[in-house]
Amino acid sequence: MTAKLNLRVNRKTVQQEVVEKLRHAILSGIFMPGNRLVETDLCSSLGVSRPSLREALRSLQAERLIEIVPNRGPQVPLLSWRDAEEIYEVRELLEGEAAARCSAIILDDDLKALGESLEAFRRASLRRDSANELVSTTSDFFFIIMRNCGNKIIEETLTGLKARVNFLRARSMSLPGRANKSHVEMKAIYTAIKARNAKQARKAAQEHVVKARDAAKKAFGS
Amino acid sequence: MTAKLNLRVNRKTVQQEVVEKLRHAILSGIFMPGNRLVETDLCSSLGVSRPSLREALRSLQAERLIEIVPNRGPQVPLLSWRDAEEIYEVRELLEGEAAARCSAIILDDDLKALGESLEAFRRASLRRDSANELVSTTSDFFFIIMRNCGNKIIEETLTGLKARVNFLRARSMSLPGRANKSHVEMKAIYTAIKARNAKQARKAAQEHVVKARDAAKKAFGS
DNA sequence: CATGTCAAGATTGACAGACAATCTGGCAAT
DNA sequence: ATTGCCAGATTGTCTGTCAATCTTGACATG
Repeated sequence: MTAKLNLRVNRKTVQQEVVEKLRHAILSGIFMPGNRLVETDLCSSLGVSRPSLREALRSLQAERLIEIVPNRGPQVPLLSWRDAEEIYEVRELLEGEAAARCSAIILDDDLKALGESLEAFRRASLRRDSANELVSTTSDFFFIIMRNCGNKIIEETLTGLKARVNFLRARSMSLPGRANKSHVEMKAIYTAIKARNAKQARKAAQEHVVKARDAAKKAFGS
Repeated sequence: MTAKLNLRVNRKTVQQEVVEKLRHAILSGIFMPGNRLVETDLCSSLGVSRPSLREALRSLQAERLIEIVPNRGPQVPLLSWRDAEEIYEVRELLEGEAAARCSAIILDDDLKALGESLEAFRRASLRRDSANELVSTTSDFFFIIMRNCGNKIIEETLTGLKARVNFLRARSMSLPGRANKSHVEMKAIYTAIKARNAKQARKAAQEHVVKARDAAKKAFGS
């Protein structure tokens, strides 16, 4: 069986590129919550026309990465602690489920990738890296799990939360010691999945979310 | 306590109206799965410009109500049985959770509305109404539950599935006897919520989803 | 000083028109 | 039957324009 070589020329449309650029800008904190995004400014800095930009903004709005108030325009939404809590509640359900399903059906190749991603996180945490690197490696780790849970809806939903989750991760990862604890929890998830133990995987994933929530709560006041 | 009277003038933007009209058209089956939606045609029938229409299409794309293939344009996606199954799996998780939480915190007014919505469904099923009415009353019933579960993310997520769920409901409700069974299951959910029994509410909600899935599976071949 | 009013400027909402890039389907040639 | 190519249809994107709405600051009023 030949590897399905992906020769697809990646001809991205302007719209897609704008969405990606803006998403990245929001996630990396270039636009802060509460900031208004002025269309004409974005157009000139991105070098695209207003219609194209506005299409991209609608996509981001649906992702909840921005809010568009009629006649006021787009802005980066503020995240209240209650909002954050609700996100953790859903993550507990869905990531627990994803980990459990994943443990039953993940292929060896992906399992290997999961291990490597855990290792990448460990290295980043040892390097006392910027929160940025810690967040992206964590995000990768869970992305592999949800991509291999056998349910696209769960994947879609968690992907839809990713932006906000990463925002919260950036806060908690800056707490001293959180990265190490996080690594222990993630390793427990990995071990359970590797052992094909669904029950244990769910439990470990849920526990991680609970701990992450507690850490975020501490970090939230700042 | 005065009812919070909603005086907001409903000044909808063209974009919003287009989104609503198209959403309704897709849900009510005016556009069938697989159909391509030609922009210029939609523009003339809706009486809006292409930029406005395209913004609306991006919103619908994010809702997964349409797919936009680059250089081919938007089309109503086909729903495979595997897709449907995955939706039922997530509904089992989230609607179960919503029912459980709802039973703990729903206010008496909303509980009353829930009862009325159940009664509306019963009447519709006795009238041997068109599937249309059965679907919308069912949808209302569950909407009340998820709106009162105290978690906006769950509400958002289930709302995002609503289009596809209603599509499936329309299929199953046309099965003889399904409406009656459905009513029994929904009544069980209502009773448990009214009794403030979270555990029972979750169980009843999950059972309903399982039964609904079985019914949909039978109906899916047609 | 607090409050209300109003006009100017900034920004969004929406449209029309245009043109290039790309896809589709059919026809001819090999 | 496969390939090559052309015409029509459709989308991707831009520019430019205008009205509607929000924001702000100045000013007048009590």
